[in-house]
Amino acid sequence: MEEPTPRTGRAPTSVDVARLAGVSQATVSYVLNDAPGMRITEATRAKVREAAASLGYVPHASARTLRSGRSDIVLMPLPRAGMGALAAAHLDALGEELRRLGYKVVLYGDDRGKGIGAARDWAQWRPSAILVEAGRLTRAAVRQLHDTGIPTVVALGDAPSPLVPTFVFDNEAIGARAAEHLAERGRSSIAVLMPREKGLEVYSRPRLAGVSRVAAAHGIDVQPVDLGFDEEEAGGLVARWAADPHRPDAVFAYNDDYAMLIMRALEDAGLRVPGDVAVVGADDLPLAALLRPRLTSVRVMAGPTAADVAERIDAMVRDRSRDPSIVFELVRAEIVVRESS
Amino acid sequence: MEEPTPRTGRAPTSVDVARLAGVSQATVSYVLNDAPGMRITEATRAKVREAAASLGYVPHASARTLRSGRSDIVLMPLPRAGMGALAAAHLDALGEELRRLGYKVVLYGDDRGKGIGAARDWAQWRPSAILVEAGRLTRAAVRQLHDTGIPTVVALGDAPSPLVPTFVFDNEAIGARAAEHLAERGRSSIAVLMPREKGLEVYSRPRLAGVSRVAAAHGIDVQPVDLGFDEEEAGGLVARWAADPHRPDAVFAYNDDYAMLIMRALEDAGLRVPGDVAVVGADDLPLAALLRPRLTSVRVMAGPTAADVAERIDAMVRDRSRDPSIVFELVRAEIVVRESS
DNA sequence: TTGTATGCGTTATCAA
DNA sequence: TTGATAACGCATACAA
Repeated sequence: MEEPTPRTGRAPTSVDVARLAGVSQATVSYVLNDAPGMRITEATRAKVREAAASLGYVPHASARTLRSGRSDIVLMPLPRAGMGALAAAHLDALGEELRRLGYKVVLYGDDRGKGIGAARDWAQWRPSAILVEAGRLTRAAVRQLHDTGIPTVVALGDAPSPLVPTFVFDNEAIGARAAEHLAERGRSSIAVLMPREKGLEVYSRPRLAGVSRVAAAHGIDVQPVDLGFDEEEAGGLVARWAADPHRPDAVFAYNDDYAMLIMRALEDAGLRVPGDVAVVGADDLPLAALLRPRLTSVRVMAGPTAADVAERIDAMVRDRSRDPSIVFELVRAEIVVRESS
Repeated sequence: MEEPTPRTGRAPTSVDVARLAGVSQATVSYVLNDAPGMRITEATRAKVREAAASLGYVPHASARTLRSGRSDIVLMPLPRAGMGALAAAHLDALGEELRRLGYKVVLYGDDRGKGIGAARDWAQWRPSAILVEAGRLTRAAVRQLHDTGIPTVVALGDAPSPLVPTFVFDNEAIGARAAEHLAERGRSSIAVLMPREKGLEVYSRPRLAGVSRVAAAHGIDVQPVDLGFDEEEAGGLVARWAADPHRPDAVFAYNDDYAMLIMRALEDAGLRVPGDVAVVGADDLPLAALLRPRLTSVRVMAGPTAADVAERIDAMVRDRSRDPSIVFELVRAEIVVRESS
């Protein structure tokens, strides 16, 4: 089979298509974009489409953006790691919906910097919207983005941002649910595991805050404990507890992985779960039910559907609303009680 | 504090900067890009920089791309989910290195389609390079990309692609290592768990192939077993095994999560691990060592560093080499023996 | 040492 | 119903 058209070495443009189809370049643009209000014969349309296909013509996104003034990009400069499986699935679904609405979803791999430097980096794309962790947005960064004509900036965070509309992913509530549960069970001293892996503070700090808030209301003692994901270290920690008459009688383990680590250590040290120490995890991973005793966990449920969120973003882009008082709860946390607490 | 400059409502351009600095637009470009061979006084440079800063000027990436003919984008249309934690960390590191070399890393969220449709979708960005799963590249897709002037297309896959240079992530070897180990231990019948979650076949099929290849050489029986991540279902499977005199005496569990699932089921059914049934996982997750008995797992080690890989990509972009015979081993698999086999 | 002028590929306005 | 033509914002060869 012959190649339908010669390979030029450079990407074909709409001018090439026009030449091949025997029409003007403008006509090509009309046809391929289904420009409304244009009366173009079906014969011409067919010629153009055929020419485009045979040349393998693909419009140049940069040229289109430059001319039209809109990129239709939704930029999500989010780290790939560290966010739970559930959140990742959420974002995948959200991307799917945004695509359906005609946006181009770009998960921008950046240096995880914050403030004005990061903002400049993002602004060069002239995206229609940016979704970013609240912590990376400073006042100057937001100003930069708005001044660069980016209509919509949305923060993802634990609490409403004073700067821009926020989608709240309530980590504080996760800790709070755990503490409420432990308070109900009459526990009086909660150890809160704080993973040492970098990048997780964004999640662990608000979870701790949630525990502390609820515990304070119940007169319960709270002690944060730094911990790496390491069997030795967990063993050391638990050994100290075993020898300590004032040891905590409950652990909120940040997530289910750390819960597994600490439960194993407790077991090895001869401490009973939940008899001596109750354990609560978070994320309700499949493995939670596989542990023995089965792990009590704080499950994070999707609130609005991805389609709802996408629609919301679309609306904000359309009317360029940047009202910081707009807040959207993304999830709700609820406790799944099993045998470990 | 006053705003240093009025907000125009539209993004400032290099012309705006030039006007404010009292120089020509070209000079702005020279200064901000440190154009070589230009002799511009330090005073002028300072004026330009100051004007740019006060306006919050950010170059328009699309305009720059259009004019210069190069986007410096490395497009990675990779799914966020499904790839092990290790692979994700690898890719993060690779992105970091590419950024250091001046590329803009775009993790493009697409519809996970393949072939010519996906290729057109990617080509609109005119990236300098594309990294994509081998399975998504058809001959037509590669032709489309090359014809659109995209110099470098690299496949990620289990085996070298006949179409483009390939970075090999050897899942086949993972299965092979597991089977070799089980053969050495004298096992005669291996069940291979095949997760039913969609998107994982890309990894599970080559792993099965690796097991099969090695097993065949040793006269060992292999039976693939479809399994969802579900305690009930695993229980049913194991119950059948318990009643079956010809049950497998070994399981390769796809990964450590499934290994945990099956180990729990085996234990509940009164089958001994590894006495009755040996279990081998993969990925060597931290939890592998936390299980009892401790889980034997196939660990995937980084071969070349991220910097090596990035440099390799950079070189390919520079000399526009598209030789499919270029193959780069990304990882090597090795077995970590513990008590479960 | 700096400014002028041109064109990248596209969309969109206006004539024809 | 279609075709010239003018921007969009920037980089760069060339002129001054």
